[in-house]
Amino acid sequence: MAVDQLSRAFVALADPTRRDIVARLSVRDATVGELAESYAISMQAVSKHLKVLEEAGLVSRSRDGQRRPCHLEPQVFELMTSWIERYRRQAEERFSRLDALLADLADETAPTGENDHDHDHSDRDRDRDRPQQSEGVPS
Amino acid sequence: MAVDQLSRAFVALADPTRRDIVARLSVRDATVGELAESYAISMQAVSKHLKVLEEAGLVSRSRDGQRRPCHLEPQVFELMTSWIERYRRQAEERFSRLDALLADLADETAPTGENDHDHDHSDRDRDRDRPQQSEGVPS
DNA sequence: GTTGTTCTCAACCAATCGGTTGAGGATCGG
DNA sequence: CCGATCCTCAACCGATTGGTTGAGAACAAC
Repeated sequence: MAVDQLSRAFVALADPTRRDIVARLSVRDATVGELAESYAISMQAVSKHLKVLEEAGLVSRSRDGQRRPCHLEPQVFELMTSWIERYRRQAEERFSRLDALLADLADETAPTGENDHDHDHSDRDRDRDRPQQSEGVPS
Repeated sequence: MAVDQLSRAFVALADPTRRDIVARLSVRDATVGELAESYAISMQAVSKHLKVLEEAGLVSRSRDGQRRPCHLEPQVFELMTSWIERYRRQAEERFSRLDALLADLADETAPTGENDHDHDHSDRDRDRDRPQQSEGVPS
């Protein structure tokens, strides 16, 4: 319960059935029963899956009589892509500029006076979930 | 082990420690020991996390003496965003054109002859992991 | 009302997960 | 060679996960 939204979202999409439900809901809203027909599992199991998706903020449910139509919510998807893209971009940057590595090597063998390989640790911003020494170990 | 890459990737990023490792590796490559210093868990635990990230294809490891420097691999990140973005886009489309819903309602009350609410099921492309009746239920 | 449909809750189960400790492989540096 | 360092493997543990079945809440329809 003390788990952040990003974790919940990734957990939710880690299951193939749940991803498939997302795929279906992207086409049209659907009720629990409608969804359950497509899978070889019980409706209760589908209901559980939907609960996971809902608590992750990926899906919302309204009321229509005794039906509970499910609807896809785009916002958290955006949150996920922005997280992923941030680090993908950085990784690709570092990849394309491996000349920097060369420069670092040169620096190591012939220090030109300005050793700039101790500053890069700055924009880490790991304070989102921070499984650190001090507070990590949730157990 | 019969689990697809997308599942492995989402599972890998579902853990806060693993996401933090990704954040760190996006700045610079690091060895297991270096990473382990930052967390309140044993090096063995960090090693396990790295194994998960590696098997998801998010991280690769090279050799340098007895060190195992870890490196971020952008490709699978791209795979993830393209999956997410696909459905986010579709959800947002449906959101912005809820006039279609209105049309569907009108169709229901006054069928104009062409009932076009049975065709949209076409671009589902659920054949990626397909937890279906026939083959679902992996257990 | 009663009956039927849709869905959720609760208890249970096997399997997996994130962590631990202990042992040991591989490599560097004397 | 020997010891130290870096890392992985193996066994174990408690908590969580994805599924089940059974009971029942909530509403529709008769």
